[in-house]
Amino acid sequence: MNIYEELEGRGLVADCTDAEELRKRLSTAPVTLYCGFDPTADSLHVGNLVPLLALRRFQLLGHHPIALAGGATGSIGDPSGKSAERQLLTREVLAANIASVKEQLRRLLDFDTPVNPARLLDNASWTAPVSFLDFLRDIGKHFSVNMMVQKESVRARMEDRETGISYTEFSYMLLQAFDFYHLRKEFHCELQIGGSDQWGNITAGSDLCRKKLGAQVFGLTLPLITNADGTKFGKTVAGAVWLDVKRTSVYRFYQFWVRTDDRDVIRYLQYFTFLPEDRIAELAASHEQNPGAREAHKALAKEVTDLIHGPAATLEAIRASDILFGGGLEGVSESTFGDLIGEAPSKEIEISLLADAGTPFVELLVLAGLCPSKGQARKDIEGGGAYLNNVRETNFQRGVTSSDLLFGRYLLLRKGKRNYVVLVVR
RNA sequence: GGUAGGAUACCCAAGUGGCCAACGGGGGCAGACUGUAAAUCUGCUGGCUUACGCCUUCAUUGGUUCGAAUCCAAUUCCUACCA
Repeated sequence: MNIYEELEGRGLVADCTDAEELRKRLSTAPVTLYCGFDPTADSLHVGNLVPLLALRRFQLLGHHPIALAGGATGSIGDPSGKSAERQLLTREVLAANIASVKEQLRRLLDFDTPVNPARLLDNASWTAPVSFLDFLRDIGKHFSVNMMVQKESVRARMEDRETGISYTEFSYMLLQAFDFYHLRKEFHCELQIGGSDQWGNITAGSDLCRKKLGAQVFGLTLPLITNADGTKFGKTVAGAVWLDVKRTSVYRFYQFWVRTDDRDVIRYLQYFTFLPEDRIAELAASHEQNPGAREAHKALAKEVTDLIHGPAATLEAIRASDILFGGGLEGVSESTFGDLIGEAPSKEIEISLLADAGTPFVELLVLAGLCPSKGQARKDIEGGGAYLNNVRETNFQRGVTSSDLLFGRYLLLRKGKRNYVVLVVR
């Protein structure tokens, strides 16, 4: 299958500099393409997933992907889609971020296949050596400020007189254009992909390639993922959903996908998984028929978690989810329950807390971090929203003692429908 | 630089001497209904208190007053119009 049709079929084409030509080009021979990721944090998050997976889709169909870690661009700050000037990252932070982001990129692309191995580059390697004067003379000369000012990313900030845009961020576009030019020249890279907010930067690059090299290159943008309820994709109250387990545990990651809005789930299967079209159609049908079973959600969660964290970790997350959401705790063996530890949120407590009259239930909820304050915990309990070992407990003074322990070691606290914490006695 | 107006809880926003921990909306949390979804309805949404209350809070600092988010002064920041 042609990669373009593949992307289009999944609804992954937002815009293209020349769809007809690109389609033709892609069907003749493999191309080299790139996508940049700026190391603004020490981990990528689910919002980066669409372009990242797109690179992989290209690779699977025989093309040559380049993942670009933006050591140079990341040090400047992309104004696209940002309503305010951003704090510059220090060199140390940036270096650390690049190192860990590289690791994450490495896991999703195949760098070892002999035919079309992926490459990982850092644009600092070719940007840093260029002097400011040379850059202005060689690159800057090809850009008209008049044009730059009209790009959406810049214009939005110029119109907002309060925040404005610094010269630094204004120049971002040139750096990214320089990347494309460099990659075309050195690696014969003919295509840049990116989120739809990258459109301006991408076209700046393709223009530069044409002007300086007389080369035709392509730009392709992927859609901005939107939630059906109008909220931002990939954000929870707790913040972004990260690919790094240290920031978002596998369990939470898995849960994030399981809780996808029904209206979004089929689209997300197309966006975020490699499941073939007919399999997705199957899932759509079964979802239609019996949405309560949430087959599509589970498939989505499993696929994406597999991809990011590997099958072993995924299985554990699924097992933990099954224990917590599968019905009562009856019949759950000690070893099965023990699987929850470290998977579902858990916390150690001192056994002395449970001696004698024990510790009031309210305090345990606060201790576990399920409630922000005792007052709130009390309201939650009185409102019937708190559970001890999956049994609703409405007496907030209720002392929790060692006789409540499951298997002599655990307490399962729950607030609401889906917030669990396992307490483990030391 | 001049003039006018503004700063209230997570966000928006009412309140212009006591009835204000502060209307309303959004968001969030919880409950009912369900399916770990959506929609709808209900409750909660500063902290402490086994609820009688107590403490902290309306940009900052001082003042007037029995009593201030509300009045006065200074300060900081913002907005609009004029230069």
